[in-house]
Amino acid sequence: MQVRNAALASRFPTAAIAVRPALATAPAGIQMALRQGEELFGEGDEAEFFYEVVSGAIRSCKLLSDGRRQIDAFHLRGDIFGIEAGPEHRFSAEAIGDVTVIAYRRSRLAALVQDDPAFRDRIMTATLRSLERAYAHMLLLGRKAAPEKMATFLLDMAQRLSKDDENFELPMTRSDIADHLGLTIETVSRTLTQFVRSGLIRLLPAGRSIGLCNKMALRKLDA
Amino acid sequence: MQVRNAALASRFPTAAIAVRPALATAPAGIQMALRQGEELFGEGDEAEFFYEVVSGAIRSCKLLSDGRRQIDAFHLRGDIFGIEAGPEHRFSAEAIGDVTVIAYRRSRLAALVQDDPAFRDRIMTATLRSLERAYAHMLLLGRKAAPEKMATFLLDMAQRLSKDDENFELPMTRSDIADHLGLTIETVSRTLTQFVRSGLIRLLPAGRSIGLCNKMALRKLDA
DNA sequence: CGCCGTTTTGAGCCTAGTCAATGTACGTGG
DNA sequence: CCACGTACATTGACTAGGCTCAAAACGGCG
Repeated sequence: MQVRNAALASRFPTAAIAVRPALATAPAGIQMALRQGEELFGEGDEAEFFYEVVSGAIRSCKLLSDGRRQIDAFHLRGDIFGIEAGPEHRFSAEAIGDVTVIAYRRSRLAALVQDDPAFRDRIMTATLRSLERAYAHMLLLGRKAAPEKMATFLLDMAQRLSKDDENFELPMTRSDIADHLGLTIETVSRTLTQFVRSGLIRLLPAGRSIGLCNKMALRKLDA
Repeated sequence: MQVRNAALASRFPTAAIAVRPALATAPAGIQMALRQGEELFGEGDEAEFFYEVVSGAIRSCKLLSDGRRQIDAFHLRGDIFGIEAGPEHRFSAEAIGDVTVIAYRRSRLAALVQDDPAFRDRIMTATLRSLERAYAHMLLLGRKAAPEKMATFLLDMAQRLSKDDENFELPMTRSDIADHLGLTIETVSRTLTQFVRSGLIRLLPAGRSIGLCNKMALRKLDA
């Protein structure tokens, strides 16, 4: 933890640029660039900052003692994450590919929320949306079969990271997808292959670029 | 939905009592009594109120089109639930056994949050705790095996509804537990029987009254 | 060109689900 | 008071979806 915080601290002087964030009314934060796989914070770290994604994707995850991993959420452009009720982060956050985020000091949260109604609204809405997403994802994890999980995931990703709602480039590996959906990479791969064979999706060689051919059928699977 | 809201509306004149809630600083809400199984609101209903549990237990759940159910959370005394970012409730809430709740008008939320810092804190903390709980539960749903799920559940329940952290009375049925843990009632029952045989728990006839005999072993299972 | 990480595919197994029957507690009414 | 019905819980036998282990194929990059 010390090592990680030291790394974080040392990154600030060099990479830090005070910025106006996307939302004009929100207060200034510090923009930072992260490389592929870099850890923003770990489970148990002091929750000194919370973050907004500017570009790229962040995964927030939890681990069991034997290494099993659950990715609770993927955070994309505009998403806010890392706000905590207690003093510590309760999950870790890592960059998927290269990422830019804005870091806000947690110590300023209370004051900001007090003084800036627009910022307060944004924080509150972001938190409630996260909870909404979490509840929907619990339904997926607890009650959906593998093909249903994949269909839900693909439709969600299409909506979140595609312009036309049909063609997009996944930022994450099969392993990330598996740990998000409560499956193994083999099942993820097999299910995608099935979808291609049934004409539901196209899969460009490389495996990351996906096109939805039959959204109706995917929605039906989604249940 | 109309029927439900009508029932709600008609309940108010008779059962409504303006109250000071548990937390002195929070503004008054309307106390209501619910019977076993009664629905407080359904998925898609207008989010006119949010709630605080005074006594008893509430389950919040989501359904798939074919009836599969996921119980996202059990809300116990002191818990706040039903706040939404959008105009509609995104899950339904039902009474487990007889329940008393306080209903707060959603339309007053913004003003309350604006004017009452203590109330704002309470709402924010409650929401963040729900999110924390949700993330922990996703790890359970996505990555834990049946005995691990049961162990986690029992330890959590002991902490939340027992005085001595060891003996407690479950308010919910096996079916509720199964739909919360992503299992079937048969697996829940079998796992509990296994725990009894291994001396981890005691199970009073009736099946609802549980005593933890070996919390160490349960924690180890919890992973 | 050859290495490495990622993805795909295959074969066999195991955990939890399904289907079915029995057991138990409780409330109602004869 | 007991017979009955209902809802909930337990137990058993069998099945299947997804996991494990293993190997091959692919793509990007030095």
